[in-house]
Amino acid sequence: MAKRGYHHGNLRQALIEGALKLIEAKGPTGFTLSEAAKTAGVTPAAVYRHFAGREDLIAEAARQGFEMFADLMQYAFDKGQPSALAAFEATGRAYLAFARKHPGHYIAMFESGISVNRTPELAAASARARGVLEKAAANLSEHIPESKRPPASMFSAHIWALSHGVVELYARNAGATAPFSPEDLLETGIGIYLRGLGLIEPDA
Amino acid sequence: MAKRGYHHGNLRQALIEGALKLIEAKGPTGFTLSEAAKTAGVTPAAVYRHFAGREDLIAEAARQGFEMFADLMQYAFDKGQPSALAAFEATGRAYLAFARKHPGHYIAMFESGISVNRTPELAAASARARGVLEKAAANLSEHIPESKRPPASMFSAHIWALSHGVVELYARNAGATAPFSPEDLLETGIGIYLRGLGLIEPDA
DNA sequence: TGTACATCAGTGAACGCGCGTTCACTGATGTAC
DNA sequence: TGTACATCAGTGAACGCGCGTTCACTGATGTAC
Repeated sequence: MAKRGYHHGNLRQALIEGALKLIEAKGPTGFTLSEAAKTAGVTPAAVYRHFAGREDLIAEAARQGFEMFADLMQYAFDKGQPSALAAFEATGRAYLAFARKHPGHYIAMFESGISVNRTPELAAASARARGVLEKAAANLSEHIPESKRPPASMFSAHIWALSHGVVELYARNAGATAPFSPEDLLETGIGIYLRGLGLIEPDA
Repeated sequence: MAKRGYHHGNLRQALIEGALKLIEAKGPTGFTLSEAAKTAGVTPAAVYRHFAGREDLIAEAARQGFEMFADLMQYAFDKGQPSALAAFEATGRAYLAFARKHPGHYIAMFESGISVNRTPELAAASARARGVLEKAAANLSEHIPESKRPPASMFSAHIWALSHGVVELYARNAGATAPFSPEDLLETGIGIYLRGLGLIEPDA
């Protein structure tokens, strides 16, 4: 058993987890503070002992999401070392895996309408995640002749955009109309992109 | 002056346009039927003369969005002919232009949580848009040796995902943290991708 | 160990609000003669 | 052209609902002596 606080014990985290479940189940709109409180077996008013209000609760859920996200991608990146290419591809796969495994966090982070600058903590977590991706891109781009090397931040923005687009269009509402799995789509897309940068053999 | 109906005249369309403005201004969550009615200078109850309810109003806005979207992309595609490459690139640019020019429609189409299968009309409009993109991809892929040619639907899914990702991450909240314009980001991304397919000279 | 006290997490009732939706109605518009 | 009638788009009042938030409180937990 985890350590308990005075009464409920870890109500703060229980509220966040309840909120995540609700967001996951009903979308960013479906989340209400009252229902999250109910999920945690507590009166709506109790929420105000731990959060300034509804938005703050979502912001904290998003922050935790960004922390996990950055950790996961950092880990994937490290694991792919010393090959810059392998490290980069692993990071891309980690992206999709995260969106699949933690849909509530993903929605809170990217679809809830929360500004990343709402709190300093959220901004920092988001910046860290961005940093990991950019570092992976910067590493990889050293293999490209300097004259035709795109800026690492552009490079990572391309991959981030492609990944996010695949998640939003093809990984929601399982298998709506796509004949390919999101994983295949992302992997082939990244492969073609990297080939375009001359990082993979043209006829590999 | 446009033709007027009995009382208000074109209340139906006025409601849709009011809804679009609200969605544009306050996000998909910020839209309420009552406020849309107010915008059109009408009682909330009047809405029910024209729509089954709130969701139906959004669905119709999304449908009109898909129609415009498909038209625009079809037009861009035709204009780029007979060069398959030019046609394809124009279609990509049209995507971003649409998202920029009609944010309300874009949000209703992709971010409102409305299922594309909510009404047959909406599903048809969405399918038509998808068809235009796939046709462009199919045309272009004839220039790739058959053995290494990816399926056209995968091809167009990559480009759609990249475009959507750029819109969602970098074209909202004008210039949050990106050092590049969404247009540049999308254009360079598509360029690198097409190079990866061997459709552009490696050192062009 | 036992008692008195302080802390503070969670309660429960209440609030004002705007929502989506319903209903019987009204009165401007269009039509038949 | 003028009158009587039918249509039906929009009204206005009402509804039940769940929301986020506030407040004085209570009572379990932890602490000092």
